[in-house]
Amino acid sequence: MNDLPPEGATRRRATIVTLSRQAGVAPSTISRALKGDPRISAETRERIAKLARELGYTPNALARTLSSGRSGLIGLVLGPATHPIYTALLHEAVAQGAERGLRMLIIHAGAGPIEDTTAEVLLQYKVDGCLITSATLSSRAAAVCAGNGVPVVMVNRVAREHGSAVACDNGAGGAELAQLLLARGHRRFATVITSNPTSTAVEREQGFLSRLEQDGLRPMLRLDGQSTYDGGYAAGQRIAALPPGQRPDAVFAVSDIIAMGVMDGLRLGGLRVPRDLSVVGFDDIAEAARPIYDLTTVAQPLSAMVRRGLDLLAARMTNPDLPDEAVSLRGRLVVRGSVRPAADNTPAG
Amino acid sequence: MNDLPPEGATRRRATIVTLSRQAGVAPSTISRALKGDPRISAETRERIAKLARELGYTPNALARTLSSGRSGLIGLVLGPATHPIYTALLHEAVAQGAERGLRMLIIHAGAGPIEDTTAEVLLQYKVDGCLITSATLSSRAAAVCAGNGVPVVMVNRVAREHGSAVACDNGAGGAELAQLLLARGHRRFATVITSNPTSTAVEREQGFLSRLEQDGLRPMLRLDGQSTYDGGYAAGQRIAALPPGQRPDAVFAVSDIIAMGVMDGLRLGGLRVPRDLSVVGFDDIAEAARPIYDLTTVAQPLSAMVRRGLDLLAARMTNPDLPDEAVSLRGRLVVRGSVRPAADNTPAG
DNA sequence: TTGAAAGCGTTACCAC
DNA sequence: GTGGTAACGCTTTCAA
Repeated sequence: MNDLPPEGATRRRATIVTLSRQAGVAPSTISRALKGDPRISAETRERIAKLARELGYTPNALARTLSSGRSGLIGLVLGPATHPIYTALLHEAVAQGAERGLRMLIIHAGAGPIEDTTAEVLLQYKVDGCLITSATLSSRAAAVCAGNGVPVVMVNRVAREHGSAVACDNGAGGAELAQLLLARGHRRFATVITSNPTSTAVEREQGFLSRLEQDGLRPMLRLDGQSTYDGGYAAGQRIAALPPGQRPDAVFAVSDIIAMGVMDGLRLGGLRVPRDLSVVGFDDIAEAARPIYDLTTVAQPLSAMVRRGLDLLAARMTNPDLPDEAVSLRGRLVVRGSVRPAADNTPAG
Repeated sequence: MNDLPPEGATRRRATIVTLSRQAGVAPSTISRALKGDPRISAETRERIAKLARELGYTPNALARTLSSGRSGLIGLVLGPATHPIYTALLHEAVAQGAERGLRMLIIHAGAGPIEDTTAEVLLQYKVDGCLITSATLSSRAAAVCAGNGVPVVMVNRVAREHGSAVACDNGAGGAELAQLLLARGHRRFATVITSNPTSTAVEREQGFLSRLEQDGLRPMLRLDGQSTYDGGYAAGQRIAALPPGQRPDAVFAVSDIIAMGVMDGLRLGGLRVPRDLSVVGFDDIAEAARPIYDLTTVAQPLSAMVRRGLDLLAARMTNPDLPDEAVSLRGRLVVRGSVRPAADNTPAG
């Protein structure tokens, strides 16, 4: 008989039904008024908005999902903590997502492979889309998404099998770095790459090599930096241990984090940068700008990459039939002190 | 008339109802069977599990939340990207949460204050609890949680007004570092603190100071390191610029990231660590172990901290009436090369 | 051991 | 402009 909760009942959160009863209108009207449906008269809208404020009404995003099919959740797959770029991407994604009313649900963070139960989460929580920043481990997540109509965008990676992607023009960046080193008079090159071949690293190296080839040059040394500081450090040490005659005079590391390790390995090996060798990296992570590194690098347009990534995702949430798309954004050469000045090569006068 | 979806219809995800029809049992039976309710006969359970696998059934976590009230979501509030400790905490929380079937919904990441609309997300997505790792900005989120019966745990912070907390014993750690420096013969101390006083930093400094006081000593210098590498770097530069007579011989930075900046500031200012000065930090972030820093520090038991934090949260999800609780975990002194050896002080023989 | 049915809070479709 | 009312997918009494 009595549908209204008794006065003395435990205070529960206000719902749309609570509001509708208090306001004496239908639940549907509340729903419309609250989301600014133009069909509702300005007067009732005001009245309802006021009531909602008074009762401290908060919409239940989960219930909304159930009925509308849209969760406002983006699944985020992050790479390992050892690489600062993923932290930067996370922060960008959270901030930019919030602006669009999208929340980031962390599906995976770390170096290990994605477990099957983890990939399931994508479906269980009905994410509207998935942002993947780490290709090595992503195949599983990407496959799950693709197999279930969840749009996927890879940021900082080329899409391997399915999904859209937005990445920096890694090839062009690598070439620019080669160009710079050549202009500064370098001829003896080492590259520090990563053995588990991400699309990113491969493209950067290729770009670098092909520019060298234009001048008929090729690196004298190729070391594995493993995409970590420690890997770079080991490479730096090995280079420092070479007899001066066999030593390169410029090192290209496929990412800043490797380059930082290289520089420190060289330093602790007794060499000075750029006096003895020039070093360049790729990414322009915040740490690269520290005076102690002052690293010459190519800046990835991280903010723009995330923006375009969310654009692609948003478009595919609205229209799932859009074809996969690959976006390439140009990086920006950032010349700093880790490369010897041109003057070294062409003595004054 | 025809309740069954037409054969040719677009293939939709299997739901409990799909299964129930196919298996010829009630939806409730499916629900029970799938979660291993002992009342269901082993045989039907098997049969249903098999069917679920065949149809690729995935439970809808959101619908479950609606009816059970439990979302399996933990709201995560992260500090700024400039401090690696937050990245480490994120990775711990994601990994350990997954083990318990909890997913991390990022509420906020960064240095700025939490916006009101962001805090609302906690309620909209019906998070089961909230893990806060950054006190400066947390007040808002903590207040929203407390006001709505959502359990909160601060990790790496002392709870200011409401909520439980688990932190490292910062005071004891600070004292241990002072003890070490004194034992190594240091008497002229500088501290590099942070001007926006987090509980963490304050406790560390206090612990350090009180140990010095036991020996009737006090620091000759106190600089602001702002909790960033750059802040530490500036402090290091200032110290390096001092005339040798006014220079401290040991620096205590309230966090590793500051200490790293200090060391680089000193180095680029022409001083050597530990020859000219000893430097100690706090946290034992991964970077502190790099040979180039080889930083003496106190290791926060991050993994244990997150574990206890999730314990506290889990307990309060089950029983919301549990009182707030504060847990303090002892840190571990990690002696490395950034402090001069004892021999310096007591020449051999 | 299983079934039936009432929610959970919201949206969307169809009336009026 | 509004109201009514079925979904959405699951859990959970209460019955049988």
